[in-house]
Amino acid sequence: MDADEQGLRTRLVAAGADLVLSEGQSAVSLREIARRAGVSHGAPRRYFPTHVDLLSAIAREGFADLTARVEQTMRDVDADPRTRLTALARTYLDFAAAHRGMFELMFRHDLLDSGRLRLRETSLPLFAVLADLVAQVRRPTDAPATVLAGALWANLHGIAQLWAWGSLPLATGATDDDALLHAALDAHLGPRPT
Amino acid sequence: MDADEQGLRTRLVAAGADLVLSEGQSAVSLREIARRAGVSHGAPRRYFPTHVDLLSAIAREGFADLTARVEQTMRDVDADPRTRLTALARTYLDFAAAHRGMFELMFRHDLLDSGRLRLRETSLPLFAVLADLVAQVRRPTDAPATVLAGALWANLHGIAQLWAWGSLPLATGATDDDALLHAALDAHLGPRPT
DNA sequence: GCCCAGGAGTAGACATCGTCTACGCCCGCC
DNA sequence: GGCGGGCGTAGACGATGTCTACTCCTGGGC
Repeated sequence: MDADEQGLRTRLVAAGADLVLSEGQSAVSLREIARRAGVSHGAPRRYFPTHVDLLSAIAREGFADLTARVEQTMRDVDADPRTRLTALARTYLDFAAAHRGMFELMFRHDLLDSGRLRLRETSLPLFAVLADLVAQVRRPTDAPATVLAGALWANLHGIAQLWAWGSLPLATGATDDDALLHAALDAHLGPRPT
Repeated sequence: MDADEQGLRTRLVAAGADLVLSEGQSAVSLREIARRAGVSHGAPRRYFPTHVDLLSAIAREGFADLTARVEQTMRDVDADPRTRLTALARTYLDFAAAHRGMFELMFRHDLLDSGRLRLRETSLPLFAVLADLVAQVRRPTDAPATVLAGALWANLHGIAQLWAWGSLPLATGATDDDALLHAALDAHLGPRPT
C-alpha cells in the first residue's frame, strides 16, 4: 500500500493538504494540485465535479487531522476533566497556529455552505469530545451544557483565529497565547482548582 | 458633493463595499469593481497597485462601519458599563450576521498580513472601546484588564463567526445566538447584576 | 496664443485559473 | 479476439490580475 499505489482521489486530497499546509490557501488551485499529483488538469474532475468539492475533501482531511490530534491528546493526559479540557484547548490553538492555511480552509463559509461532503457536520465529533468534558465539569449555576460548550468552543476558536491572524497579539501586546487560553477556561469553567 | 463627483478612489472603495455586502467575497474582483464604478479594468491600478490594496481599503471601510455602529450604540444606551458591553456585543454579532461577506473580508489573514494600509491596526479603536468598558467592570480576581478584554473579544468573534458560518447552530441546536452571547458575557464578567 | 509636460484613464497582451467537451488508451470480460 | 467502459489527456473558452503602450485632457510658463 505504497502512497504511489493509492487511487487518484486519495492522492489529490493528499497533494492538496500538503499544498495548503506548506503554501497557504491561495496555492490550492485545481491545476496545481493536479500537477503535484502528476496528472493533467482535467483529471480531478472525474472524482471532484468542481473545485469546491476538492477543497471540501481537503478540509475534511483537516478536520480528521485535528480530531485525531485531539484524541491522541485525550489518550496522553490523565483523567481529570479540567486537565483534559486544558489539553484539548492547547491542541486546538496549536493546530490553528501551526496549520493556519488548513485552519482557514476548514472554516471557509463558502465550503461549509456548499454542503459538499457535509463538511459542516465534520466538526461534530470534535464538538462532542469538548461537550462531554464540559458536561463533567459544569457547575449547577452555569449555563446549560450545550450552551456552555458552544460558548467555550467559540472562545477557543476566536482566540485561535485572532491570535494566528495577529490581531490579538497586537491588541493585547502579549507574546504568547497562554494567558488568553487560561483566562477563557477560567471564565467559562470557573477558576482552576489547585 | 454628489457621489458621482467624488474621486475615483472613493468610488472604487464604495463600489467594492457594495459588492461584497450584496454578492459576497467571491464577487469582489478588480474588474467587476471597475465595471460597477464605470471605468476600465486598468483604472484602479492608478490608486491601488494591486488587488490586495483595493480589498484592504474596502476592509478598512468595513472596520470604519463597524466602529461607527458601535459608537452609535454607545450613544444610544445608558451609562451602566455592563449594559453598554452587552449592547456592544450585540452590535458585533449583528454586524457579522448581516454583513457576512464584509466581516469575512475584514479578517482575511492575507490582507492583514499584507500590511496594506495598516489594516490590522484598524481594529484597535474598536478594541479600545471594549477594553475601556471591560476595565470598568473588571473584578479584582479577574485576569489583567487587557487579557480579560482580549479573551472577551475572542469569544465574541468566535461566536460571531461560528454562528454566522452555521457551525454553532448545528452543534448546539440553538435557533438564536442570544444564549451564547449572555453565556460569554456572564463567563468573563460574572453573572449579570439584576 | 501656443506648447508641452504630466496626470488620468483606455485598451490590448499575457499567464493563469475553473470548467466543459471531445478524444484516446488500456484492462477485463464474454 | 474483439469490444465496451472506466480513467486520464488535451484543447478550447471565458474570466481574472498584472503589466505596458497609448491617448486624452488640462493647466501653467512663455
